[in-house]
Amino acid sequence: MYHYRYPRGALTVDCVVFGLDEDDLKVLLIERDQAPFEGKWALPGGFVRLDETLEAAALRELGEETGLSRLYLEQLHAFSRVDRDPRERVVSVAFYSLVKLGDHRVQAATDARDAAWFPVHDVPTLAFDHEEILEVAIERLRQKLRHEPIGFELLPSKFTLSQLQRLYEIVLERSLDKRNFRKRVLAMDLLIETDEVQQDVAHRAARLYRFDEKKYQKLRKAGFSFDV
Amino acid sequence: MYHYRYPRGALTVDCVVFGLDEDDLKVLLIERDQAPFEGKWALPGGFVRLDETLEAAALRELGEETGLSRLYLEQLHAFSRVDRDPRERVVSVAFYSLVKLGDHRVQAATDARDAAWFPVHDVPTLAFDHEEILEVAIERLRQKLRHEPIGFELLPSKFTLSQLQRLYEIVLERSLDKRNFRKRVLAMDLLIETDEVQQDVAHRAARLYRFDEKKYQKLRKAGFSFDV
DNA sequence: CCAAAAGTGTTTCACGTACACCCATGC
DNA sequence: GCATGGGTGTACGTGAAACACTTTTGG
Repeated sequence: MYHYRYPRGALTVDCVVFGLDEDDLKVLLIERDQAPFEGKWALPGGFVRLDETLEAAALRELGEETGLSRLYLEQLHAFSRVDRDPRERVVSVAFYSLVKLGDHRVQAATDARDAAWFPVHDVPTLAFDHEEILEVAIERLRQKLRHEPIGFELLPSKFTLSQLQRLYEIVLERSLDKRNFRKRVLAMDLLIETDEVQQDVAHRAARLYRFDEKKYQKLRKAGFSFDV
Repeated sequence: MYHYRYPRGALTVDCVVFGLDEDDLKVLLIERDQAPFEGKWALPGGFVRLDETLEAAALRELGEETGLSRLYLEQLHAFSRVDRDPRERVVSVAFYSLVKLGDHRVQAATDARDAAWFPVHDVPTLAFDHEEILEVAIERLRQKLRHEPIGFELLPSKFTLSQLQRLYEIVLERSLDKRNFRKRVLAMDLLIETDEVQQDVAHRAARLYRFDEKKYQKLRKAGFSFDV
């Protein structure tokens, strides 16, 4: 048992993990196998330990609950409604994360019966205030995508311009002009044209590109802004 | 005494309060009168209670330590380095706040020997990781100012266009063209021209404007973006 | 009348946007 | 040969940026 002079709330992290498939932006949810909200779907997350940062806790929980690792992770917001957890006072710091869907086969683990991807606009009723967290995360992702080239985190490392465009259309929820999109995205000069093309498609194969991560980091350190 | 099965860290809030005077962006600091860092300057802040949200805690602490109230407040980031507090594990959620300097006479109170405004680029050595928090806050303020009309929170409710321009120049740290600035800021159509002019100036008195808060809220709800 | 800041328009250039057709490939 | 998506250029309009002088007021 641990003793304190004043009462203390608990501190958790919750992760909104985004992935992209052919036609949807997806979010990773787990089905809880413990009270409260046993059997309900929820964002992966859990308690923060004393010897780890919030970021480390988020990564650890994701590994434990879903098997995910090595992913883009960014702090979103702290949620602190007094009654957001029925057990006791719990403040949660939410993160959002972008993963390449193909790379990761998620699997339920600790604290979870199951883990699965849901279209962000078609999720079941969620535990706690997780629906609110999800909404905030979607909005933030949209904002971020407009101003920084982070979309690549959602795509395989080699991708076609059409895949990239589809990504923007799905996240921003509007259609974009193909020629203008290609002009802008090539003009920012952060794509490397590979000498490979798509395989196994029933039509003309598209050229594959890679994101120039190094160049981007250099520009970013030099204080740059993008706005796709 | 309070007992828990697992050890718990403490949770605090810290506030970066910005104000603007003639020639500087200022930040409000308090001189601590308790260990740790007794006698050092720090951001105002303190422990979060179980029956209040983080936002409420931030407002309460600001009131207690500095006498400030009714101000623009926004969550910044959670800071969680394991050793950021020498006593024990403390995670802090930082906020930033904008106040109209003229309106507020700050006064030291609870936990503080003194409270004072410092130019953001000329602060003493700060307690904890507060210098890092301040840097993040400045950067965030800059970003926000570029995309949303929040600068008015730093000015008296009636202000001249030159004051507004000076605000942008000070925060963004670059000079702006007077005519282009006036065009842009008037074009967004959120300023109300009053029939008053500056008083007691040793030159031609400038017209005073007010920010059209109601109109702005309407546009914002309709999903709008600005970019000054 | 001088100092100090207020106020005001035009031109130029870059970039966003709208828009339609031919090409390569697999079946 | 046909279906499917890949790939390409131009014209137009809007908005950002550069730029300098006159006006008003107080001292």
